[in-house]
Amino acid sequence: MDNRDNLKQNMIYNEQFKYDGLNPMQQKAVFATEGPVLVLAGAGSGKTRVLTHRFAYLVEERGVSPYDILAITFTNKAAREMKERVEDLLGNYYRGLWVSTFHSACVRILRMEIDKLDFKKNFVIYDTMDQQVVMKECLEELDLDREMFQPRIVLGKMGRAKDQLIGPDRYASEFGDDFLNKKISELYGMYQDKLKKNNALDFDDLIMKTVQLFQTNPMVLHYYQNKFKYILVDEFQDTNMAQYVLISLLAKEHGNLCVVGDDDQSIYGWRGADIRNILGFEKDFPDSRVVKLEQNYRSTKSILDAANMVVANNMDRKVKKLWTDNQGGEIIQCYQGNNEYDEANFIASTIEKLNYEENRPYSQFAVLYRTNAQSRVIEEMLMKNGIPYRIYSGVRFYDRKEIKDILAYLRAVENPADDVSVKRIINVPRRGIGAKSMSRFEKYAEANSESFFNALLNVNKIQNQSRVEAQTNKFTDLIMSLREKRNEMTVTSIVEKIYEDSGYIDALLAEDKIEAESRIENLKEFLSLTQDFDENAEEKTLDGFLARTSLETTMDEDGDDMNTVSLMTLHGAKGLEFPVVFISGMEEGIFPSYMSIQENNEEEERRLCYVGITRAKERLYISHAVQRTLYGRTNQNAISRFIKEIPEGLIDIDKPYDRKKEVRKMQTSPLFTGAMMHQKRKSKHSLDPNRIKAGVKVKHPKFGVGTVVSVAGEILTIAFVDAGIKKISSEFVKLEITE
DNA sequence: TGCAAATGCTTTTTT
DNA sequence: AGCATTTGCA
Repeated sequence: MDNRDNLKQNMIYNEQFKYDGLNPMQQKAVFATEGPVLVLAGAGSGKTRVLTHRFAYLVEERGVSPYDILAITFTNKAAREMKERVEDLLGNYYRGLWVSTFHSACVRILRMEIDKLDFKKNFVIYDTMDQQVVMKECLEELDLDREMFQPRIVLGKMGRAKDQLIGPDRYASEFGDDFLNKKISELYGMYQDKLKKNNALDFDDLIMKTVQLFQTNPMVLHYYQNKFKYILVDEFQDTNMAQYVLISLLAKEHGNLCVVGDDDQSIYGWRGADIRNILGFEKDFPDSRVVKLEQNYRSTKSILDAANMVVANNMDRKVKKLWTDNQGGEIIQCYQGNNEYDEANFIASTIEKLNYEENRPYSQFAVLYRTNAQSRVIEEMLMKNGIPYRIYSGVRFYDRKEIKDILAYLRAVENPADDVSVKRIINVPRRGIGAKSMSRFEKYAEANSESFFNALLNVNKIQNQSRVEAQTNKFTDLIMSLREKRNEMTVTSIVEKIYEDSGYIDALLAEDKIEAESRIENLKEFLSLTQDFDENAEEKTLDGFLARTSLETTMDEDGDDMNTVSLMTLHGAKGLEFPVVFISGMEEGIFPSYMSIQENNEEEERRLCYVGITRAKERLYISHAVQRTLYGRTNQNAISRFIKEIPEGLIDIDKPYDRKKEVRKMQTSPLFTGAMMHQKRKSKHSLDPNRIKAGVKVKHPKFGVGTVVSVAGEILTIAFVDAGIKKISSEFVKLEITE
C-alpha cells in the first residue's frame, strides 16, 4: 500500500479512537503532561503506546512543538520505531526530532557545543576495541603488569567511575587509595589525556562530557533547558547516575519529566545502571505523580503467572501485581537435552512442528540465550533443518576487521590527530613499516608533542630508509588529498578511493584466499551502507557518517519484513515480543551465569529471566542440557534455580522417563516423519568424511563448483565460484568431489 | 628488519 | 573468530 494511504487510514482511525483505545491508567499517563511523572509499566502493559500517545497528545492537544520534546529510548531501533509511530499518530512527517538514545542525543549536542570543552566538533567515538588499544598503551608507558591490570578490567572500573561522574582526580578517594586504585586512577587520567589529544570520546564520555558541558556552561544549559519543555525517558530502570543527572539538569527549568520503567526489568546493573533511580524517583521529585500500568496485554495467563512467580523471589522491588484478561493458554514446556546439540535439535524440530502444524511463519519464533557463544550450536541446527534465521548479536558488522580498517582510514581522513586509527592502518595493507619504524615515529611524536600523523609527515627527518620514506609519503598523501576534498566528495567515493589507492583491495586479491574473498564481499557490502547514507542522511558529511556508524549496532537493525527465526541474547530481547519464545541453556552456571552467582547478582539474573519469560505471547519453551560444552570445556550443569521457581502446574517438566514419550510423539508427527525420511535420503548422499577437508573442490547441485573453506562436524563452509560463501550440511546435500 | 605461520587463549550481558 | 606471542625465514 502507498504510504500516503497508510497515513490517511491512520488519521481516520485516530480521529475517532486515538485516546479512547487506551485503558484508564494508560490515559492517566498520557494526560498527566505537567510536572514529574513516574510511570511504572509492567511487561507488556502497553508502554510504547503510552509513550507515543503522550507525545502525540502534547503536540495535538497542548500545542507543543514536536521539536521541544526530548524523548530518550534505549536503542536506536526503539527510537526509529517511536518516531514512526508518532508520525503515524500525527499524520505528518518530521525531520530531526529529538527522539533518540542517550548516547545519540549527547552526540548531537556535543557536535554543536563541544568546542566549549576544548574538543573539536568533529570528534571521533572510540568503541571498546579502541579503548583497549589506548589502555594498553597507557599500561606500557607506566610499565604495569598486564596480568594485574587487565585492560578489560581497568576499563570496566574506569567506565563505572564515569557512570558516576567521577573523574580521574576523584577516583582514588572514592574507591580507595590502595596501590591498585592509585594506579588505576593514574591510568584513567592518562587515558583521558590521550583521548583528548586524539580528539576522541568513548561511550561513557559522551554522557559525562555532556553533563560537564552543562555544569560549566550555564548559558548552554539554559538554552537546552528552555528548549526541551517536555522530557520522556523510556527504560528508566536502566539509566545510570550520569544519565540521571543529565536528565535532572535538563528538566529543572520546566519540570515536565516523564519517566517510564519497570524495576523488575532492570538488567544493566553491570553497565552502571542504578536501580535506585527508579526506586527513589518519588523522593527526588516530591511532587511527582505515579501511574502504575499493571494490565498485561501480551502474554497468556500461564506465561504471566510463571513470570510473576519467578520474580516474586526478589526482595528489592516495588510491589506490583501484573494481571491479564487473556486466556490461560498452554503451560510452559521444559525440555531436558542430553547435551547442547540435543537441546538445539529440540528447538529446531519444535519450530518445524509449529511451522507445519499451526502454520506459524518463522518470524513468530525467537530463541533466547544468556551468552552469545551459545548461539553457534543452535545456528548450526537451524541451518541443518533449513530453517531461516537471523542473529541479532551484540557484535556489530562494523566490528569486522576489514570494516574497522576502512573506518580507521575514514577517521584518519576526518581527524588525523586520531592516533589510534592512524596507527591501525599505517601498515595495513603492508607497507613495510614495522615495529622498529613505528617506535621511531612514536618517539618523534612524543618528543615534539605532536600527533603520530605529524610524525609521519616529517618522515624525512626521522627515517633514512628510502623505501620506508616513500611508502610513508604515499600514505600521508592519500590521507591528505582525501582530507582536502572530503567536503566535496560523497562518502562512497571517498571509500572507493581508499579501497583502490591504499592498495587494500589489491592486497586482499593477492592473498588469493577464501577468507580474503569474504572480506572483499564485506567491503562491497559496506559500500551499500555508504550509498544509503549518501542518499538519505540528514547531514551528508563524513563526520556525520562516522558519528552514526559508531553508535549503530546490529541490535538496531530491522529484520521485521523477513520471515526468519530471531536469535538473540536475553539482554537483546528487551523491549521485544514474539508469539513463541525459547529460552535455552537454563542451567546453573549458564543462567544464572557463573559470574553473577560469584558476584551475588542473583536478583539481576532473575530479572533477566523475568524479561525472557515475558517476551512470549502464546507459547514458551524452556530448555537445558545435562551436559554442555562451552568455551572448549564440558560441564554437567544442574538445572537452573529459575526453573524450580515456576510452580508445577504452570510447567511441564520433561522428566527422564517422559522423554521416550516425547520422542514417540515427535516421531509420529507428520513433519518429523517427513524429516526423518529426508534424513535417510540424505545419508545416501553423504560423502566419505575423510575426503572432505579444507581446500577440496566440490560440486553442489544448486550452487555449482566451489572450494571447501572449513569443516565443523558436518557443517561445511564452501566458497562457490558463482554463489559466494555458503554454509552447507554434508548430510543434507548431494555434493560431489570434483578433483 | 619485516613478515608469515603456528600456537595458545579468550568470552556475560551492550550503548 | 580474532588476538597476542613466538618462531623461523628472507
